[in-house]
Amino acid sequence: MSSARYKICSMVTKESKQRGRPRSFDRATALEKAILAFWENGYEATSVADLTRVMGIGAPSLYSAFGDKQSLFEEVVREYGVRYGSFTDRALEEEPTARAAVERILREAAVEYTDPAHPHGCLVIHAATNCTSREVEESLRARRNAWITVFESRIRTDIAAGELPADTDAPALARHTGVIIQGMSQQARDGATRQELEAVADLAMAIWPRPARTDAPHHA
Amino acid sequence: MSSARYKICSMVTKESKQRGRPRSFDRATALEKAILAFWENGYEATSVADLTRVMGIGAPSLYSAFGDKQSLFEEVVREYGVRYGSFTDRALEEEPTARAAVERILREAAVEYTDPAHPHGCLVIHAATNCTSREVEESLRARRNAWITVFESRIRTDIAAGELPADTDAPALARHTGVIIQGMSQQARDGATRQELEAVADLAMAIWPRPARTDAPHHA
DNA sequence: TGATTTTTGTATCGACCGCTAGGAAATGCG
DNA sequence: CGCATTTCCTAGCGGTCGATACAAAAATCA
Repeated sequence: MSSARYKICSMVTKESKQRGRPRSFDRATALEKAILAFWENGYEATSVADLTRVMGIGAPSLYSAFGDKQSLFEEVVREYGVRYGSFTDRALEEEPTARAAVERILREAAVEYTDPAHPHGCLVIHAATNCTSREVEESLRARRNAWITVFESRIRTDIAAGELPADTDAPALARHTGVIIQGMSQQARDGATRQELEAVADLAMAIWPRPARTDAPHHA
Repeated sequence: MSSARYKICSMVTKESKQRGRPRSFDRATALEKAILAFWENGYEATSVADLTRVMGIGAPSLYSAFGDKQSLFEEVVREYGVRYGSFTDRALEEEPTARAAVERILREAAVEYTDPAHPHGCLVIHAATNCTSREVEESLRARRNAWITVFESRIRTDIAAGELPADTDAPALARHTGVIIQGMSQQARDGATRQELEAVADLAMAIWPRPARTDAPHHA
């Protein structure tokens, strides 16, 4: 409690000199190790003993620096989103149409979810299924459902702009996108290769309707 | 050990009269309760104490009748396949084409996965993710991957019969089907309704190629 | 240097995990 | 009725879970 308050204070005021014994480990590095552990094995199957081992610190150091296991996991999820899950946000921001954004998301997911440099699949999709802690399970569920909502609103924008036919079923198309992403993630965990998932992504994009108007600026 | 051997003997020889104290619970009913518990919470998150509570029996009775937790789970998975997962096999047997079979599977999955009479989603897909026991995790993974193989061979059969174009990408189409099923299952767990999943199923079927020949008997 | 502050390692804590020993209870057999 | 057999209930096993008390260690401040 008090240590956390001090930490926030030091972060805000940017004191370069602390009073007591300096920390013997790099917090960001330890957090990254925790990300990989939770990503690989999920929230419950990763014990505090597992965490202290892979993070290279003792249990008291872990609790002092990150709070309890659940708050560490919450920070892991946030940092995972920044380091590994931001490709969806980037695609939605940078691509001109919902279709182009989803196509890019699916193709990048095929690469990300099978990257040998880290555990396969998506942490948000898999790390808190079958969880004794309903709170943790629900927090990731909320993130997944938020995806669907974002997809749907992006599709609606394109419908309004004439980029998609007026009779496009936005909720169904958005949910279909979520289904593909989550299914691809599990397939990646089950051993599917990048090429296999890319083929699925290509197939899945075939359901997207053609643009309603031919003068759309991005389809010259 | 010895009790298990006796049990097999009695099952084989169909002795109607046992020597000792009769069992005070119905084994099939207790197994059904275990199915629901594992289905709802997964393998690891369902403790033996949870099982004894919902099955209404003591721990020694559980171990005597079903062996240890893992062997109970294996029996649960088998029985689940018979009672709740056989709609895929039926569709593959009864429908004349791969396309018709998959369409039926997806539509029935939308109903099954959201049935309020039991936990949502598919036990095989969710009950052993993030599992400390690699053996249990791997056994369900093998079942999931077996689906893909079955789909692929069924699609190849249709290609050979001219029911699907010769250039149909059977592996991709099979994997896409698996992705849809597994994604639908997670969406069901995340709260998607039957109607929403049916809309996704309809959308997903749009990628299937038209038959290569027009004299196919089932497309009159 | 001595006082203060923070982190560190050790050594646990109570709770729960899967699992089982041991004896009482309930049946068929003689 | 004994007697053998099987199941049931109580209690508890060793182990691991998440989390912490405590004091030595390592830094700054006066």
